[in-house]
Amino acid sequence: MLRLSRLTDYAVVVLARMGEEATALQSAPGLAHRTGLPEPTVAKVLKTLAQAGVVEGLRGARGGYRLSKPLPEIKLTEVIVAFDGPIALTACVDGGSGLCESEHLCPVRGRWDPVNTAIRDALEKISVAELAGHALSPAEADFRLAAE
Amino acid sequence: MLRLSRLTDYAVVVLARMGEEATALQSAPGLAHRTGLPEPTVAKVLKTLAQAGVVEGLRGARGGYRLSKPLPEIKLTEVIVAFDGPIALTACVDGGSGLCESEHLCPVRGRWDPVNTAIRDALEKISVAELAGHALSPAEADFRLAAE
DNA sequence: GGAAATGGGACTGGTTTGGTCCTATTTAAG
DNA sequence: CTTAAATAGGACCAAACCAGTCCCATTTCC
Repeated sequence: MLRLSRLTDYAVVVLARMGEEATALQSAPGLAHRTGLPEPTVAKVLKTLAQAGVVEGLRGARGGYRLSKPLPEIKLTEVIVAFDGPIALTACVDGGSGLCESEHLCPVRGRWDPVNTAIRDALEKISVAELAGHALSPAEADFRLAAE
Repeated sequence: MLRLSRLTDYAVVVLARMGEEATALQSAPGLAHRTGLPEPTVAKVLKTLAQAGVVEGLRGARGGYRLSKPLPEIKLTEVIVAFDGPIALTACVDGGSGLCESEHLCPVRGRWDPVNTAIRDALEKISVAELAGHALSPAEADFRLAAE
């Protein structure tokens, strides 16, 4: 279905929430509570985002996570790549050869590259802030907390 | 990995091969042999393509398939949609509501739409012919047959 | 030293997908 | 009129993939 992993979706939610107070240090449990997402999942998401350098993790008691750059500067591709791997339609990844067993049989080898770059370009222009949009309004936040 | 189904890949291969003789009626077994792909798989691919209206299937002995329009006019999106379903990143499909259990909890609901349209636009501009490219050259065809 | 947090994996249940096969239906040829 | 060859449409099963959970090591503040 050309779908990206659900974790990517969660990541955007979490990042949007972090963007409300970009400078503050926020803990995984805290973010879990405020987003309404299960705590272990949020923890996993943040760990991955930290590895990707999208957020910065500080250890120890009173530790937490912080955006490593403002929300509008975080490109959607960064998040997608972190969870779904390199953006490449089809199993034969990019120029990597040797993996495909029937390499010499495959007449379209490498031909997907223009498609991939087209998609990459399209996603490159979108920032996480654009996906967050009005979802950050306090009104919705209250609504969501009340629903618990 | 943001990958599309392998059948989509096969479909492009088969279509490229059909494009060589766009007017001729070609049988599934014949195409299987000429592409080097397993026959049942090719059959399945062609059935799906026929349902999508990309190819036209004629029944009976001496039946077969034929492109319903020239290769350059077949948009890549048509093929992708046929196998992978509507192009929509994320599980929450488009505007369809009611499916997501925590709908009222999800702060990014619907916000993926701009992303989806961006991708759709990018793919809309690419035809199957562009993916086929030079793969149709007789030289490669011979090479492939020789490898069997 | 203890509590609270991140960091990094390991493991597992459920879902999805590929690939195969079987059975109807259609149509040309003998 | 019978037979063969092809499409049409599903059913089915094994394998791969993913999400979600949990566990343990490490770090840091009180």
